[in-house]
Amino acid sequence: MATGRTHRPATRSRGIPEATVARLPLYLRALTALSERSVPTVSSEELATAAGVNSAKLRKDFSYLGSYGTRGVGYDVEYLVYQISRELGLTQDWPVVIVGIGNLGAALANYGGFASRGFRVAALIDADPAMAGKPVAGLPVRHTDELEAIISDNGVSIGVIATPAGAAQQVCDRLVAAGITSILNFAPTVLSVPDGVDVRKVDLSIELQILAFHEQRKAGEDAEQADRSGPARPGSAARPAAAAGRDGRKGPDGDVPAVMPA
Amino acid sequence: MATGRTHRPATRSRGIPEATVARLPLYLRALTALSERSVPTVSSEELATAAGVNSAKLRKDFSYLGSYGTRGVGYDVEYLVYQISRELGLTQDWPVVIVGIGNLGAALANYGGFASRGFRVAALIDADPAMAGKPVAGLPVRHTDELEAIISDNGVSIGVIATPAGAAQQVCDRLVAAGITSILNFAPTVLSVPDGVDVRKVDLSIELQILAFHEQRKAGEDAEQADRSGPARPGSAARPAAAAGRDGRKGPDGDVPAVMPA
DNA sequence: CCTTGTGAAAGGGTTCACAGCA
DNA sequence: TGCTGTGAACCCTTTCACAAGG
Repeated sequence: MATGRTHRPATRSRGIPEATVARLPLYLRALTALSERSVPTVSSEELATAAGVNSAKLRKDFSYLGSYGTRGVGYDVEYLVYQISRELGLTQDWPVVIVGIGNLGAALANYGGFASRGFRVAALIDADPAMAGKPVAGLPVRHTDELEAIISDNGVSIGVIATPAGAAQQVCDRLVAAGITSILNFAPTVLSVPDGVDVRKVDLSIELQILAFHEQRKAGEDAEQADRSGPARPGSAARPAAAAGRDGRKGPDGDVPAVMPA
Repeated sequence: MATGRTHRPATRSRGIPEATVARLPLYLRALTALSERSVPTVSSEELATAAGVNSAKLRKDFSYLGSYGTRGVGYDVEYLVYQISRELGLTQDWPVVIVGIGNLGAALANYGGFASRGFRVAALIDADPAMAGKPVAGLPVRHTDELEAIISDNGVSIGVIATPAGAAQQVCDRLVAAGITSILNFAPTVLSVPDGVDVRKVDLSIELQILAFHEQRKAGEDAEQADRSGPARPGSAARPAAAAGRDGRKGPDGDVPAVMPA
């Protein structure tokens, strides 16, 4: 990743594939529900259904953790809950700070599932002096000035950014400088961070746009709206926008050749 | 998918790969920023940096849309903005409903980026009669009873679920029955929907758990905490939890053989 | 017999590296 | 000359299908 060369194994975490890691929380949630209903064992088929995946994938996923099932029987619920929790690092608790206590930040602070498993909101931080001291979700909002102190005092390593886009990179830099190594970013910006810092992004508008794409596909297979004279092609002055037309690959429309009335 | 057989091409959307679709909004955002600064053209390298991807990936992505660049020069910003917007279906506007106006729902309703590009909040819906009529983000909250009417009257096809987990599937069913075909789900539940309905999930606690996993990896490479006597293995009564031990695959711990003091 | 665990095959996605073109 | 567009190689993920084992 650093050098781009191919001869160092790189990312040889020799561990669990990323795709599997991303599903473990899903399994854990389903298992927790079973545990609460005192169900002792589940088959891969049942658990997979509950988690919304298929059973082959689930079994393959679990095979990376070890052999925790019993052939002919299934998986012991309690045992698996524990093993997955441990694998995910949820047997210890993780203090997190939320920076940016606007509508979203407040909602996150109030979100129950937050505290559920191993996570504890150590502090809420906002740049607005008027917010300082105001209680949100039972915690007094602290001012940004205190950010570094809060992080080192509480040994926080996970930060949540819920600021406006414009402030996100700044906040991110300060978090990282203060020792944060994992960031969950709700601001619609690409954050740049040094190696060794993980960033995950939650972006409402991106999700909606992806849905819109598929929605359009469903609705528009035939009733495809034509170009509606968008911006013209660059280069040669007033060349009709359609110039792109046939270029070896399919046009921008799925089936129909591009029409694009200039 | 239906039959499991291999001889029907299936999912031959012949269109843009899903991974590419998921990145188009990123490119669009970066391009919009450039557009606002009146930058006329960008190279794949510059744009890729702004979007947080590498340039080869970006070029490949764009190649699925058509040949919209100019060799030796780069891409025309305005033109690309338009083409990507159109591809994503953002040239039309999409009315959306938000169901569940708690902390999160209200935050979503207030979220600016929501309305930014093609999306319009058609209604806020909540099951609590006490909420009905109360204005949130400038819109009066409507009661769940009106859900079907709101959706059909406004031709809504995208719904956002921000209810508690327990209510999500019910709400989902009603949305789907009312004609919704795309759902953005913020509730921590697996929704089951009929074919033809798209669901995307945004799950705070899953994201945090993934971060915790990596965080643990960073910190714990050596200071690995041992088993701490979790639930015992099932089956044979009090068999030490370590029984899993060596089973062909690596143990649950990264490097060290499983110790697991019973 | 039933269900796990897993090689092997198939399918996508990413990266490389360079031909093609302005 | 410089940057795009893209085949080909590579790598990661999913799925298949069956051997292994309680």
